[in-house]
Amino acid sequence: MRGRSMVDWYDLFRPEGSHGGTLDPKPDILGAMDRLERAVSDPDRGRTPVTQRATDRIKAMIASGEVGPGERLPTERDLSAQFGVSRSSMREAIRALTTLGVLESRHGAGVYVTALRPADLLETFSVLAEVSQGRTLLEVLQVRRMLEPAATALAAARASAEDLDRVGALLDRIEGGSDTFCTDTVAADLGFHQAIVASTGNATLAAVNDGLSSRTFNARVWAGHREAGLTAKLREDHERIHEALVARDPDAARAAATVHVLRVERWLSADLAGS
Amino acid sequence: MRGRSMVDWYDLFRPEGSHGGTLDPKPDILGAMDRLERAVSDPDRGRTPVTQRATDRIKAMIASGEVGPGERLPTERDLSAQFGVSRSSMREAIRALTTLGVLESRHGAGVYVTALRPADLLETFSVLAEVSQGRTLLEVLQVRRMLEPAATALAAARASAEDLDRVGALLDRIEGGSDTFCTDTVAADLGFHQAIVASTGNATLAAVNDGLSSRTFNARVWAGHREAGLTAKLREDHERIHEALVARDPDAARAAATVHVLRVERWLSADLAGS
DNA sequence: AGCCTCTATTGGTCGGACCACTTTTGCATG
DNA sequence: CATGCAAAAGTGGTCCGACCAATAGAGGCT
Repeated sequence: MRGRSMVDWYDLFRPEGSHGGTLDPKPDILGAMDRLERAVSDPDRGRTPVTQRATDRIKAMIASGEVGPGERLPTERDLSAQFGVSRSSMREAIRALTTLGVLESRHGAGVYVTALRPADLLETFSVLAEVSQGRTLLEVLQVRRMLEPAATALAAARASAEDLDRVGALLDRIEGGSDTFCTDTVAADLGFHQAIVASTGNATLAAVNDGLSSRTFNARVWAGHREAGLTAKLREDHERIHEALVARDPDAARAAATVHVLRVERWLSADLAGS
Repeated sequence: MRGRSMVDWYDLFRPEGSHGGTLDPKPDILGAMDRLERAVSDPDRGRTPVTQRATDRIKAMIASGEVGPGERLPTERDLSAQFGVSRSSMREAIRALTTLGVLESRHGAGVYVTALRPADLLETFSVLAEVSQGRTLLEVLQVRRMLEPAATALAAARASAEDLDRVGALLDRIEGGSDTFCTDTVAADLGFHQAIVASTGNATLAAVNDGLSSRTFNARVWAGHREAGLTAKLREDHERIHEALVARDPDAARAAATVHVLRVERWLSADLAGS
């Protein structure tokens, strides 16, 4: 828990920390005021980087509803003038919020607020699963062992007919016993699990689970099992999960998902120990 | 799943997509080569924004082990020269990676790679819980209902004596039946659950769970229960959880945690329906 | 040796210029 | 009048060069 995080949204809901409240005068003179305040000796003001102040201002604009999801922000040039910062700093602020999935800038068109859906905000999440190695990868799998069974059980209860069709179609794309390496299998495998979790109707759950899944890791799993001639086992797992879903049997679904994640976890454990 | 995400770490492990592989010649002439390539008509090259190319280069440096966790990168000026981009673009690239928790720049000292621990990478995660409202907040709680019971059960089995002491100390700081509003209670409540999850020894789990918790939301929960005179119920929940932990009883811990999360979830449901 | 100042290094900010893409305008055409 | 295309205005993307501010290290002082 480092201090002063870039994502300190708490501030949005607190009444302007320390320095006397400049409660939104006319937008026109905001820039001038900021410049003025910078001129006079204000140690507290100069403390926080200009760029961060800019991000905070934008976040405040969103939190206050001044700009809603999907709406367009003022021009970079306008914003920088309004906030009394240079366009470079303004751009860095926008870049930060873009990276967080809060903003989205379209070349020549303008800067827009995203839909602010869980999937938007959690896109950065996937970094973890991607860079993780060894021990951390095991930890990630352990978290998935907690989530996937519960999610699969929920899906068994909630999935619509179309959801099940989609899952079934992806299951067919996952190879059975063939020994030719196929990128499509990895994608289908990933899509299979994502489709299941998505059919719970909980977008947040889906986004979190997606973040914990990684293409490269899945590829490793398939490669490892292929080498050991165990790809059939993986297919059995998937079929068992699918059957439970079609039967709308939450308990069976939970069990099948647990078995699957555990298999992968055990394999990774052994694989890490071996190398 | 938007195209071309800023966090497309997959590329790190693929053999340089399209344009003929420039497999790391002398670092000295890299900049010159980039400038040259930009000069000639290369439509494919100009497609991807310069800034993104810069972030990719840095990520590649980390993935290849050229710079490890905690180590210092070359100066912004050196990097920009080396990559053949302006310092402004270089700074935006660094800003993006800083936001993701991959880099950390210290004024006057240099830019460093973080420890790349789960907590570093998931700091951005908290945005979700903070901006979420209504339906999404319920979804977040639903995910916590899957994680916390499992985590608490795991903690009952794994927590060290020091862990339990810490949890107990935080429990004492959570108020009982007093009706005076106390910020400390919210902080202690948050810390209580975080300490439990942390004592599972799974840093990834802890980081994910932390990301799903929000100070402002917890404050709302306490305020709501105080209004209804139900703060004693919350305290009972916490005591029950603590007892299960000291008794090292995973099943009891799981049940107690489930009861607690469910209580909060039901309250939120009612609260949302009322407003 | 220990402390302090002073300086070189390095990130932070600024302003302005130009390029690339998008949208809108408005004219010419059918 | 409707349509289509070309010019122009608007906007993000990139670059440059300068200066400010914080840090770290060199060197001198006590």
